[in-house]
Amino acid sequence: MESKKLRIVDIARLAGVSTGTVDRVLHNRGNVSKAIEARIRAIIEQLGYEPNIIASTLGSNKKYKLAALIPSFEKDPYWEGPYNGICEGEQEFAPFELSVDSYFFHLESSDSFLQQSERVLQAKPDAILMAPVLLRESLSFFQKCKAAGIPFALFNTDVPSEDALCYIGQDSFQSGLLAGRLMSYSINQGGRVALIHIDEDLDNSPHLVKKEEGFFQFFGQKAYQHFKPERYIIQSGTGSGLEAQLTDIIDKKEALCGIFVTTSRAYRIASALESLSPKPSVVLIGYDLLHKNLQYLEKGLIQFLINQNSHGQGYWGIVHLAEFLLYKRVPDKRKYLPLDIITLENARYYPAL
Amino acid sequence: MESKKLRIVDIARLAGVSTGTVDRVLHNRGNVSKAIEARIRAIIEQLGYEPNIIASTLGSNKKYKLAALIPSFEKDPYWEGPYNGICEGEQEFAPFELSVDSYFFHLESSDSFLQQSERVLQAKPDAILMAPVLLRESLSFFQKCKAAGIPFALFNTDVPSEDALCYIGQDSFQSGLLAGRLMSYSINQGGRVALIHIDEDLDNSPHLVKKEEGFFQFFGQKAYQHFKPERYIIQSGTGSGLEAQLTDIIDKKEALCGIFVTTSRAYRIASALESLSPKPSVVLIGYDLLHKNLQYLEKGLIQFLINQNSHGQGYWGIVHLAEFLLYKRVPDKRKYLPLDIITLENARYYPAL
DNA sequence: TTACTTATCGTGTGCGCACACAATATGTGT
DNA sequence: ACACATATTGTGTGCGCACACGATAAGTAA
Repeated sequence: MESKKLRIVDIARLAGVSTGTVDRVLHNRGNVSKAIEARIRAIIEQLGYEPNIIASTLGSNKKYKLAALIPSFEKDPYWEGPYNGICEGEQEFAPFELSVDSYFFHLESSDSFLQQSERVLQAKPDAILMAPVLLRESLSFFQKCKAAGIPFALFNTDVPSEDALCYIGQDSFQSGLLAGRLMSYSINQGGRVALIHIDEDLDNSPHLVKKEEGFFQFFGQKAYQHFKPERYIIQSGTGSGLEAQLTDIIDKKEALCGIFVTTSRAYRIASALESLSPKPSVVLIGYDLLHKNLQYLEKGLIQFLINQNSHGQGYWGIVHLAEFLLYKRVPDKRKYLPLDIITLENARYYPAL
Repeated sequence: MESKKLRIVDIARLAGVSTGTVDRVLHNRGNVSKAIEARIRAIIEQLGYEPNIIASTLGSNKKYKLAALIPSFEKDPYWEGPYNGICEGEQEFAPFELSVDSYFFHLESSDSFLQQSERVLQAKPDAILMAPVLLRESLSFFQKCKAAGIPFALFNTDVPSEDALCYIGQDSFQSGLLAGRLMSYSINQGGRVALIHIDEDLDNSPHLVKKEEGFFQFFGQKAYQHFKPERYIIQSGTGSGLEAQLTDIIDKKEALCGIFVTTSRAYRIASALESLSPKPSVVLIGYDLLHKNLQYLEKGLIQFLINQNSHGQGYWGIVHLAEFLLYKRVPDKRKYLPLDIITLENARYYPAL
């Protein structure tokens, strides 16, 4: 027979004190003599008491309020993923009187970030989940959080910080390696391969650089010397259009046979490729299940997408913060989410954007 | 300002009755006049009352007991996945006074299944999660569950049944299609490709047949006519050894360039390939992250593994049953889990076996 | 009418915990 | 001895719900 779960009253009885005293010990509220505290702690330790979280949330009328500081997805549908994940996490913990308020800032606007981060602090949440895509601004925000004693978790961009509770996201280097592998399988005779950044602020985007390093490292292996990886940066706003710049890349002495786009914007390359004639035969690998990407996956213009699991990043961010608050469970510093490989055949099983 | 969550007392007050009456309506306990019941239901409907699950589990002292009827993983490590997932699900719902007992049967033993299924019924669980790998025996067990009024969910093998609450697992046909796709990418010049069943009872394994259909359908597309898929069944116990049978398959007029193994036993083919000399250059695609498979993935003898997400099957099975019991949430009849594509670069992010 | 069922409804207690507050013990100074 | 401050401990109430049980109303037979 299994012994009944022990309760605070059981411990109190065993220690020869009242439940109030045990409660004070459990919550480090002080006002307990050292002798009795030690006795109670010993019993808790030995019998392995674990509080009943259900009764606890019911008994304390505490409501937990989380804040999510994330990019708006008006311009870039990628960011709808984390938001959906955050909502899912919120739902899961709603019975525990936990709610999440989302604050959206514009990706390219430092002002917008500052403004929203200020609103977050004013709301005095119990914890914060944020995407530190703006490096400098985020670092100073970290300080404010620390000063205010508010724990915070990061996702999407791994900004090393002692103060952050944890980071949730992909391992960007490994992600680049994987892209290399997929490229090598799809073009097994070798040839010219291009890595393309589109409209990115590389100085402020360490994760993109990591992807790049992984990609080139893969083709640095001696088994893959017959591949010739090249690196391009395209600014769609400047000079000639995207098609023209792409044509320049493709039409060299040796034909290009593979393109790796480091962000979710592969659809723009696919679109450009589609409009060229004759349509070049190029393997295209990109990121994330944006509807536009999926369209080109169906058309056969994109061969592989690597899913950065943006949904999961939001979801796990909330889960880790919630468990930290509710169960005092300290998460691992880094939670790496899977790098899902997507083709036409399995795309339907992953959340699209 | 957001209105307070409404409680049973609120409804009672609005309806001009006591909480006891509202409670009777909520739980269909009868003994309520039709007029008042209608009034209460109208209020519940309009105001969108939702019971506080926390207070509910605390108030009712009900303990839920689930049973998992699953293959033992002594012989086949694949089955450790569902078990681990079941344990994870159990942990998640432990605060809600829900526990899971696992009953293991031997894959090849009908007797063992009958015996364990009998134990399950005697334990009178509130719901059952099972892997109906033994078709006939499972069907008769379904009847017993139905007679006993115990809801049951299925995973791994999709045995259509009106009585089952739901099925959790992969879409086997789609899985075969995916294998075809991966094969086509890895060998883009085409050639002889073999689908191999190893030691399987195909008559009793409809999901393997589905995979086969998907695989052949993929190569039936006119874009892939340069592939010549062939079908083989290997019985390692009979006649010549596995190596010999494999050699027969490989050494025909035209060389074999791809092998698709329909189960988690690709490592056996890899092992055989390794021992042949000269080592043939063959693309090998299999299933699941068994440690043995991962070893050959590292050695480069296996190119792709498709993860059947056995862990997730157990986990979601428990989650669906728990939510059904706790929240009366009726799950979708079919929950298809992702077909994860695994290479050396992303294997570490998925649970191994 | 009374006595007695039966249908319907209200009340009280407990689940395990958190927390405010009351109660007691201990110590100090006069 | 006293009053009083401080340290320590105990008690009571409520969180929202489930459920047993008691209470009341309505109906029936005598």
